[in-house]
Amino acid sequence: MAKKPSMGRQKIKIAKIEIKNHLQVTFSKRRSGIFKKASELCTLCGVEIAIVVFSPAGKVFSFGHPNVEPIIERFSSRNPSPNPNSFRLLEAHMNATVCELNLQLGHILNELEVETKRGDTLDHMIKSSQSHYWWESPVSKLGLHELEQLRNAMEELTKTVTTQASKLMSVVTNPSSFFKSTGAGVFDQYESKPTHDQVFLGSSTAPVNDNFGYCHGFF
Amino acid sequence: MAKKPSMGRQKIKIAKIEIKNHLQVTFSKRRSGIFKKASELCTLCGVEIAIVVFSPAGKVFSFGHPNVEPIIERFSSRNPSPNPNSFRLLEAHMNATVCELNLQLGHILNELEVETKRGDTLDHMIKSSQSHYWWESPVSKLGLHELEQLRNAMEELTKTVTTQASKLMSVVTNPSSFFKSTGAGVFDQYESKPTHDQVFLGSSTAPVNDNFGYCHGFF
DNA sequence: ATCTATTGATAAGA
DNA sequence: TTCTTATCAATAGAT
Repeated sequence: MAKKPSMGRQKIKIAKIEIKNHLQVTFSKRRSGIFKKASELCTLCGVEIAIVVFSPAGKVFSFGHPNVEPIIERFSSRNPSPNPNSFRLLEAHMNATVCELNLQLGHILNELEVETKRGDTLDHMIKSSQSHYWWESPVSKLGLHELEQLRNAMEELTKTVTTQASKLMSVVTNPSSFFKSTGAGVFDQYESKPTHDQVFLGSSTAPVNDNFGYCHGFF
Repeated sequence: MAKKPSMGRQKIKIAKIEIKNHLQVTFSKRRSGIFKKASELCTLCGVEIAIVVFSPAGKVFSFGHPNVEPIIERFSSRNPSPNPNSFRLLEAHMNATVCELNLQLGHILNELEVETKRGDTLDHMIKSSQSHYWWESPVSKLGLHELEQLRNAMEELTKTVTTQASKLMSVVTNPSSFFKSTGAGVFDQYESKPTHDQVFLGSSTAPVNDNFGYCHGFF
């Protein structure tokens, strides 16, 4: 039998499809196609993406990796025209604080290490004094000096840790306090990106393409 | 003329691209491709669509017809969320964490107070020993005991502070860690039954790399 | 939903 | 980044 070759794919004009049934089919197919491409983009490039589609019938379809909501929340938070979302700012401030905290933490841990070593010295003193009467132990003036140093170091440590602790407390319990203190908000920096992405848009229809590229403060 | 045949397009595996430069090119191309398809879908089917992409480099790109914001706003309000707002969840986690941190912080401060007192005792010992030869000072067995306690307490303090510090750091640097996802793309479909759209996701694609950057490199 | 002929997208390479 | 080319992948139209 002579097989009837299909017309195969035909070129179509990018214009509103008027035949409802046809439109529905095309919508279905192309929506799937876009979602598939989105998931491939995620896998290939390790990006996060959210897509929301309102069909003419009023249905909503969405795709998101890893999830729609957090992504669009993040997006909205960055473009807080009317109501600035404080959470985003908070995050930025916390991250800025992290740098400082890390430095101070390093200092504390350093001091602790020093103190631990002194503690070991002390330990040796104690051990050796255990095998003799203490007044017979070979503790010299140096021992006294060590003790003084230990005391001073501990006082220093106490002050540092206390200060640090209260700082941490204030960050954790009252984050808004950081909004007043340091006025330097280096995060959430926008970098306008006039892109050529609009090229294909300008051709037939005039959908708006707001394409923002900017520096994410976390990376 | 010997024509130079290019390899042309080659089939690729859908898995994370490791060569950074290559990844960047692919990201650019495919992002454009998706945006183009989205705009075609808009024109062909008269739908509204919003796409938000966070690149691994930390930039954000978006496409929307007619505009991104109204669409995602509509989406958000329409879905008071399957799980009540991610932000509330995050807030809850942070609050829970705050409680714990406060307790532990209190504990640390307590220990510090104890240590400070011990330090004072030590101080007195030293002072009194300064007016005599140390072996004539009224240091008793208790003094030795104090020293041992001091050393032990300090070791304990070191451990506690270190543990506490790393915990705090993980909370501060990566609050989003509360939203660990499965790593697979997710379709959220409302007012519509599940379709085979997910097939390409579940089928054969390589495991998705979930290591999408949050705050790496602070330490 | 499935099937193909075609168009459209894009991986490599320059 | 942009262009070319050879292929691969998406899909229009028909079943």
